[in-house]
Amino acid sequence: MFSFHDNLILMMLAKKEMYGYELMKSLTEFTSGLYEPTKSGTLYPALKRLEDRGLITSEMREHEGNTLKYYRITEKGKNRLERMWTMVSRIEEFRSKIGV
Amino acid sequence: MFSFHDNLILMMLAKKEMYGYELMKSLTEFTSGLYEPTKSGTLYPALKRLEDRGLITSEMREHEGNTLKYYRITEKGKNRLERMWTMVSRIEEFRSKIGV
DNA sequence: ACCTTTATATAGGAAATCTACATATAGAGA
DNA sequence: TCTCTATATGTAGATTTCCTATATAAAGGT
Repeated sequence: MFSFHDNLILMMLAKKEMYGYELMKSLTEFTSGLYEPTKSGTLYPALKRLEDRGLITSEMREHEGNTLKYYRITEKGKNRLERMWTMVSRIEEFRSKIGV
Repeated sequence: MFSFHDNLILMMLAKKEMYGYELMKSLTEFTSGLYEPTKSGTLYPALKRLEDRGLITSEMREHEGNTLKYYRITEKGKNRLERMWTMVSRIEEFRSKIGV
């Protein structure tokens, strides 16, 4: 219904384009203290899926001598992300209503 | 890493105890316009999982002549939900930082 | 030389989800 | 009465996603 992990990836890439490993570190930092670190075996297949569906694009680029695979969010990906923002707002609203 | 659907179930039950069908309607209403309605084939196995893990409890009870299965969130379930609140806060904060 | 970190990725098993079906009761309307 | 819809709770099987472990290679530290 709602792949949270995928949405976090889109969220990170909405801030700036990143290469896989950089993204993995960012996700791990973001969820620290709450969830397990993001593993490569989860991330790379997810990136492939998101690219296949047109939510992100990738491009090989040189950076300080290394050839890295940079990922960027697409317009379609931004639209998808909009749904998460709305969802998150609804959750916050619900929470304040029930007062927990 | 993070079953969003499960967390929504816990959230709903944090407001008040409900029986399965009632919960299904509540979830569908909550996600309306954003995600597909919650189906029974998704919900009931999820409830079973959550109960097996001690995040919710269930009890058969009479209500206007019908025997319904009421679900209630446990303390363990509330703790799990706390993690989602924190996560949601982090997301909101992240969003306002990047200004989208 | 050896170890750790960086960097990307696959294989296989486990878990969750989705689609479809099964069953039963209650109520509304023709 | 018969039929249809809504209520109510589930299971079976296929698909999708996730987790664990492993593979590869380059770079940097000690």
